This record gives sequence, C-alpha cells and structure tokens, in this order.
Amino acid sequence: MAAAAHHAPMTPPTDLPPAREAELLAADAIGDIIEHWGFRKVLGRVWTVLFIAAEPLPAATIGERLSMSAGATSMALTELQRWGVVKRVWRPGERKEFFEAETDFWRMISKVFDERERLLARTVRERLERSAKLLRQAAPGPLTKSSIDRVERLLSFVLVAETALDGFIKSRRVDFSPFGNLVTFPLRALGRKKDP
Amino acid sequence: MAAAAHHAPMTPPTDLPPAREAELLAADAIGDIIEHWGFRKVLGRVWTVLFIAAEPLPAATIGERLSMSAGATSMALTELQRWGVVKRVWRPGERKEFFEAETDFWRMISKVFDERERLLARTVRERLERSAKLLRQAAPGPLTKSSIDRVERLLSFVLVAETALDGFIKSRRVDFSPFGNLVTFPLRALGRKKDP
DNA sequence: TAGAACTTTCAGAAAGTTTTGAAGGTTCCG
DNA sequence: CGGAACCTTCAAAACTTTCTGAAAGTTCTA
Repeated sequence: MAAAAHHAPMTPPTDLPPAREAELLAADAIGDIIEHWGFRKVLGRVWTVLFIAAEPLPAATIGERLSMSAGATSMALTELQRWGVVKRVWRPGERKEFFEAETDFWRMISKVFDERERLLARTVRERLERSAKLLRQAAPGPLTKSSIDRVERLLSFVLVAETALDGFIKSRRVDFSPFGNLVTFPLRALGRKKDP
Repeated sequence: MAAAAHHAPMTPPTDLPPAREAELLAADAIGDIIEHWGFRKVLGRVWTVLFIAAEPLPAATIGERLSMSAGATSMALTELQRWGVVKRVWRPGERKEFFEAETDFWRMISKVFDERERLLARTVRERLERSAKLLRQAAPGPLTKSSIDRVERLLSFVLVAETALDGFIKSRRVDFSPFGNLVTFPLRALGRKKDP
C-alpha cells in the first residue's frame, strides 16, 4: 500500500497536463485498491483510465498514458476482459480495437466474489475436511480431542463464510453475526453432519 | 515448503504422524485464505498451528512443525502479535516464551478491517479528491466534464465502502445495496457537496 | 560475572512476480 | 499478393518479496 508520501511537495512527479495528472492520481489510487484485492496494480490502473475516459480508447493510448509497453498493455486488457470488467468495442471504419470499462460497480464486485472467493472457499473446505478426518482416525487422547474441535471450528468458519458470501451475492447484504457464535458453538450450528 | 502434491495419490508428502499431517493440511489451507487477504502465508500457517494445538507452544516447536528457520518463526510471531491475533504467554518456571492463538474469529476479522481496510480507504479517498480537484481546475470541455463525473463516482464508491465497512465493524452486518445506485445516482446520494 | 538458553536482527540468497522487447500472428487495404 | 497496422505471445531481464543462517542481543541461573 505505497502511499507515496514524497518529501517536500505533496505533488506527484510531473509537469503533465492536469487532466493527465488527475488521471494518473486516480488510476494509481484504484490500482492500490485492486492490488489489495489480490490483482495486479496495473489491472486497476488500466481499468481506471478507461473508466475516466468515459469513452472507448485504443490500446496504444492506454499504454502511452500509463507508460507501459504494448505487451504489458495487451496482457492487462486481456485479463480485464477475462474478468468481465473491460469490453472490447468495435468502431466502424476504425482498424484498431477500442476498449471500454464496465461501469457497474456492483456487477464487478459480485463477479469477483463469485468466481474467486467461492473457489478459494471450496478448496480450503476440502482440505479442512481431510484434516479433520485424519485427526479422527489418529491415536485418541486429550490433545487429539481438542485438536479435532479446533479444526472443526475452522471448518464451520469457512462454511459460515461461504453461506454469508452466497447471501451477499444474492442480496447485496452480508450478515456475519454467526461468526460471533463460532467460539462457543462449533460445527453443529450449521446443520452439517460431522461424524465419519 | 512441504505442500508437494505427489503424482498418483492425493495424499500429501509424508509419513508423518497423522496428527502432524492433519495440522499441516489445515495450516496450509488457512495460509491460503490469509494470503488471499494480503498477508503472508506463513502468518496463517503459524496461527493455525497454535490454534489447533489449543495450548501455548514455544517458538521452537512451531518452527519444527512447519520446517521454518528460527528467524522466520520469530518474525512471523512478532507480526502476528502486532496484529493482535497471537499472544505471548509466560509460563512460571519455564525459561522460554510460549505463544497462543487468539480464538475469537470475529475479533480477528474486525481488527483487520479496522486497521487495514480503513487506512487504505483513507489514502485512496485523499488521492481521488485531489484528482477531482485537479480536473475541475483544468481546461473545461465536454471530455473534462465527463471525466469529473467519473472520478466523482469513484469517490462516492469509496465513501460508500467506508460507510458500509464502518457499519460492518459495529454490527457484523454489511449492506452494499447503495452500490447498486452508484451508476445512475452519483455523488449527491451521499449528502456530500461536490461543486467547487 | 560467566555462560547457557533462548530470541531478535539483518545482509545476502532464493524464490516469486511483473515487465520488456522482439518475434510472430492476424486482419485489412490497395 | 504484399505490406502496413495492429495485437499477442513468450523468454529473458528487472524488480520485489520472503527466507536463511549466522551474529548480536537478552535474560536467567549458578
């Protein structure tokens, strides 16, 4: 999260036209958000340039404005399209392709949640289930017993999170209050069997 | 590290005692979640070993179980303490220090949101505000006008998100439905002035 | 106070990620 | 068809992050 606090001047690096400077400033800020969400900064920057332009731009323009190579620009645009947040538009009479930003924030957010968080939750859940199973088969003892409890709590955490996120995508609301119970009220709270 | 998926069998790398194997499996799964949230995997793994142990462990034990050097273990434990999710406990009569995991999921989540997301939102908001200001001062024109609108929409997005997260921390619920309006109903929705 | 037990720090090595630049495509036009 | 304009790919380079291992610190006991 580089908050590029310079030394004396709080102004960025350049003597660009103000419109370009404003664009870079915003692009970099959104880049930071996007990076925080696990994507590459560039993706956020490219999307932002398109979003601010409010009209489709060719790849070359984006590359110039952000000083990226043609290769990097191309890759970023491809990836943004895979995520469905940038669209390629065809302009009659123009040879080159133009790109434009998806502008519906909600659509973008829910797409990311749906594709990414859900996938992660699934693979994590599977591993935790295997872990719990292994422990149940292991030599019994007081330590093993409490470990089983703990792993089951992790598992119920992931299940609650999955449920909450599902609801989120459907209703734009999340309710995480079940997390509050997780300490004292482990797995069965979820109506899931747990014995092998 | 030891996450080596072998070829035929879906079982992990080892012939460790099942309790250790289960631990690594869970630790690595939680490590992935934590990484997804922008922390180092190790932090998640260390926390998980402590959480599963359900009793305080010395640093050396953690290092052994996760095959990390003493240095890495020490750094991870320090960082986890900074985040308030691991505590150092003193054992009368023992020379070495022991560590134990915070077990309240909600407390951990809200701490992270509070310290991390909020900070990011603030620095982003500041930059977007500067960007909007620059644009307003720039040469007027239809392009500039729509750019201003767009930057203001980004700004209102960040403000909505800040508000939603504030509410989240207080009530364990989030309502993102204002995002739905962001497309058609920009900044004034928030009761914030915007004209220069 | 000397020394053993343990922890922290840090420079450099290793690992991982992103970018570049050039080669190779594809499409379109004359 | 030949060539210009544009886009994509990919190996290698540049950069960033993380980890190691050894040295320096601390704390405790005898």
